[in-house]
Amino acid sequence: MAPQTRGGGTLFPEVVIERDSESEETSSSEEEQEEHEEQVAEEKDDENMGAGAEASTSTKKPITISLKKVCKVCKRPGHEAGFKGATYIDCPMKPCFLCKTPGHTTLTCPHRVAMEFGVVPATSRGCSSSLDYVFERQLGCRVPAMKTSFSIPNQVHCAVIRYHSRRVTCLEFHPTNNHILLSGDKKGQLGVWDFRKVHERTVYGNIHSCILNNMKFSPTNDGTLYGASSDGTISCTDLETGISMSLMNLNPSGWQEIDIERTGLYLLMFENINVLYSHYILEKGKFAWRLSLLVLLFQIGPSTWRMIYGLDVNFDRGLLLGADNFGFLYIADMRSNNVIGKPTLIHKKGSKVTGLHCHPLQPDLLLSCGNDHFARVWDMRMVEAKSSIYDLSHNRVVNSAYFSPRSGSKILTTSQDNRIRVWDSIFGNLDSPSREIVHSHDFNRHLTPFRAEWDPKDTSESLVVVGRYISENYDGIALHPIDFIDINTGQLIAEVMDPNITTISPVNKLHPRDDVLASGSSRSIFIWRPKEEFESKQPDDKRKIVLCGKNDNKRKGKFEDDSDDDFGGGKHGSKSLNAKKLPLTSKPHGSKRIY
DNA sequence: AACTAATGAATCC
DNA sequence: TGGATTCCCTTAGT
Repeated sequence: MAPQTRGGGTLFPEVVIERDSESEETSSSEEEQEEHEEQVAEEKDDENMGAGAEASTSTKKPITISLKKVCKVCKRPGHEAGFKGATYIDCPMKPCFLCKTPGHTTLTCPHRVAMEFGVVPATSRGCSSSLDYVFERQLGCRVPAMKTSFSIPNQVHCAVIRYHSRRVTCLEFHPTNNHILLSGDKKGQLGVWDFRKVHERTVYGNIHSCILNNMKFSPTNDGTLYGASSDGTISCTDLETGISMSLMNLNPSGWQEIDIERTGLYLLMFENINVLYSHYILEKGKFAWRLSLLVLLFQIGPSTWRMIYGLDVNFDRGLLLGADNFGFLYIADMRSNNVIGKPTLIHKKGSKVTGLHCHPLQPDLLLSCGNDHFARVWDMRMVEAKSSIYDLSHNRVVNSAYFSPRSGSKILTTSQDNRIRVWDSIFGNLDSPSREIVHSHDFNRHLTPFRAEWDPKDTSESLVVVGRYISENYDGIALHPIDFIDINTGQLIAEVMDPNITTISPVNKLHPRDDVLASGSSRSIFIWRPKEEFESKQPDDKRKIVLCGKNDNKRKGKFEDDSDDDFGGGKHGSKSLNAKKLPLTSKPHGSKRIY
């Protein structure tokens, strides 16, 4: 049959359809058929299948439509990245997702076997090769504790599933009341929870209008909590009443209002937007005006709005410190609540300061970290731009930097290059880290940034807790453990997980006095205790897991205190939701990857 | 079951 | 320097 073509049959570019010929799942007969088809070039008008020979003589460049299965990461055929069951198979074309060096994948990464600094082979684990160890781990499902000297909270004691309506961003234990946990979320809401009374849940929704980045208790008043938010304010909240005042506001013209200094610019842009949307305006009227305004707020606004991330209190000097997303440090006097002096540029201009920490013993020392890949040590007596005492260099953004809790002689940093670093000012110097521990805590825009934190109870200042990003296949379930690491050896002391928690837990806080771990995973909060303690003290008490939210009250969509966007302000006071008791084993938190 | 949205940093030019 | 583009193991929704 002669090919039916347009324009004489020679001008139109041919279309090559590539099909998958290497699928290992398909049977051999299917494979042959597909391979046969692969050879066939079709014309765009394709009424026929036999034009291959003729079309291949065309001088036009062929348009190739590939139906081959390709890797979703590198878009190349022959392999596929993604979950196979509960095990994630990496794209071999990319550097290792764990240690970021090319040539291998996470499955065979030496750091997956031994987290110690340098590539220490896994001989200490009784395996001859890393593959052996991975194999052992897949079968054995648990890594035995390396030491028994630490009491690790490894069993879920109680929890509220969907405590928050957005993901948890920070946690803080009450300084004197052992059973009160404070939690902040991406919406700016503040949770106050006595985890002895699992069913009672208090959430303050009117303090901040978006992300609560950090919390800090007043050193002089246990009932007062400071909060730093991306709405550009530092709040001071009375926990009993929920009444809050703003100590610092970097967006005095309002979170959702136009900056007066830039009114001209905005008006100009507003004009343009009006032109763009004039068609809409004519047709849809009011709706389009709202749309224009939304464009203004979300595209223009956030580039000028200031957000506060870092927060700490300098007790000796009576100062409250905050730092914003443009690299500036702000200082307020806690007695007068007045901002002192001018903002100081402490990180690269325009880059976010992700954290602040005051030295536990020396009031003159301040530690900061930021998106400019540095953690910096400052002398509070003389803080001005480029006057840092030490600059701790990292390869990527530094999520957090903390002085060790007792002596303050060590600094623990978490960087997005998948490394936890320890900088020792006594046994080393701050020019280079005394230890680097490869650990999976990558950046993911949908996750709260991971922050490795010291155990405040550990007098040796060696135990650190941090959530893990990559999953491990535990009995057919992909779980993301919470890791306990001994920073002196670099060894994994314990990995804590529960088959019912399939979501990642980036936010973790160890109790200042008790063997208790609080973790925030997605919108839920979990309280962990050591298994032995749990069994001896409360043999009859079942684990209390409470479910909140949509499924509970048959609500459609979101919480009743939800607004449609994350930037909208809550206008509600405290609330205590009725919650349903849920046996832990009935339903996992997070629903995927159970095979 | 198969989609989608939310949304932060790096990279490129 | 800034805008467009991309991105890898998300999660909870429709």
